[in-house]
Amino acid sequence: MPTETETPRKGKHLHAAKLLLVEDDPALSELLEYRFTNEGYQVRTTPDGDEALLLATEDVPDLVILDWMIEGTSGIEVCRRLRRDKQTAHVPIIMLTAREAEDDRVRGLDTGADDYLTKPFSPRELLARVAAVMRRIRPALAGESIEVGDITLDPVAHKVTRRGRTLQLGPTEYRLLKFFMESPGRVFSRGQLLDGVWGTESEIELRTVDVHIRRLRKAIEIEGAKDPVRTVRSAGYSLEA
Amino acid sequence: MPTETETPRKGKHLHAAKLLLVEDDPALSELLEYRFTNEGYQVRTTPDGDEALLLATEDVPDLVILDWMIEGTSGIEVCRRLRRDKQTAHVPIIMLTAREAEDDRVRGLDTGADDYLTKPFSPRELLARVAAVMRRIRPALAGESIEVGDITLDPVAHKVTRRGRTLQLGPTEYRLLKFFMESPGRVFSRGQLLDGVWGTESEIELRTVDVHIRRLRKAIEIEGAKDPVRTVRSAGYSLEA
DNA sequence: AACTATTGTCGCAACCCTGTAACATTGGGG
DNA sequence: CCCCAATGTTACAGGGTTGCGACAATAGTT
Repeated sequence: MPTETETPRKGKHLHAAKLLLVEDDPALSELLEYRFTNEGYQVRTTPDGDEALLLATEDVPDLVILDWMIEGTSGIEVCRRLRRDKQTAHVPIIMLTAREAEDDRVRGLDTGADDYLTKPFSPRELLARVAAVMRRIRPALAGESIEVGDITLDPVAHKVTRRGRTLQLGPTEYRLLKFFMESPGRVFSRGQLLDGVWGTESEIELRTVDVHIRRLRKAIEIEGAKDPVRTVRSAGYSLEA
Repeated sequence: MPTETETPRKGKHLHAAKLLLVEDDPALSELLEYRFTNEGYQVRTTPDGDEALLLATEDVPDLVILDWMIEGTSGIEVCRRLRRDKQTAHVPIIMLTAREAEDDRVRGLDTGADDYLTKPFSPRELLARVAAVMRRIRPALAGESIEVGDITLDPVAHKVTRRGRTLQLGPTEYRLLKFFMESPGRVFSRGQLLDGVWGTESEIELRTVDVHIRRLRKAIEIEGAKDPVRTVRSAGYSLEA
């Protein structure tokens, strides 16, 4: 039995929403991790506040689920520090508060939590809240299809259609288009596109973006439809509605 | 070739959904057992917490219905232990709590129950909740056959047909196809497929999925019909509607 | 025990994708 | 109208991903 090759499978879903779960009850955290993973989220879990901060800065999550009562740095402190760090300041936070802790709830929201859930809650309810936040923040991460102009992108089926016709695009073109569609109309510089689509650590020629823009344009080309990709001279590109 | 009679192994290959009902009120348990059996579920009943744990590990059920107030080990303890055991950690649990037992409800959900019902409840309501969980966990367990495109999968008869013709597929191909058919159109990464079809703790080479995809393709191949298995480069596979 | 079905891995070839360079074209300012 | 910078377009080599046949190990059957 070759039980060797340690294939990192958990983080393989590269473009799934990243959750950070800070919860020190093993039973609950395990259950939630299972449920969220099952829903297609990419979850990291820690029972410890300090470690949570580390994980959060190390790889910024899309959403933090934060228990009020945790070991190490307290929930409220974690919340504050997340808000203070520029990197994580904008990351939505859902707080899990103790039963009658009205004060906590208040302070939690004061501290910058986006939403809160009072224990006990049903996992289903938390799932729903998370989905709601995702829908608000970035629709594609919630598994909802995005629509910009006459183009529709279904992230779950990994499919793109334009006026009913299914388009055929390669991996990079797909990611590029999705990135554009998440912020319709917004102009991105080549550098921003490299960061957002290729990843922060890419050592790629800026001009390469041009080529992929070209490929994307060709891929979404349809008889009698205008090219929605706009070139903004000396600034970058954008996707028009 | 056709594996008709399967030895009771993990419960994943059985025909009907297996329920474990832990309830010490004879009248209620008898009623529920009758109703569920009538609905096609395979029910085992015990009034005792310890025995429930035994039964659960002995033959892992698909869903546990757990009364809060039972003899032997208490409901919450049963809940915890089920969660602790890797085998049963992910089995959904529906708790039945007494009316005024708010605290119980609290701890019950803390402990990882998926849902709860407050006594008194109508059997119909419980039926509905169970069905909902089943639909979420594994649609095929709800009993109805699934239909995607021209392929029909009957989980009860353990048979797959395409355009009237019966297909012959091996165990793994069957599970793979069923997994796909439960989420038509959705793209799964190789890792997700391994988790969903092979099980969470399998140490299997990612590329192995390719081979089984190929075997599945070959198995469902029919003259004049297009291959419904779509390859999504650098993302995974999906089953087209 | 012999046999068959099934399964997980490899290796190779085919194919797709990608980054880069090189050249063509465009646009705006003087 | 000319020039230069920015962008469009094409070609291509190299790398990565997938399809597919083969094979050994295992499990189940007769």
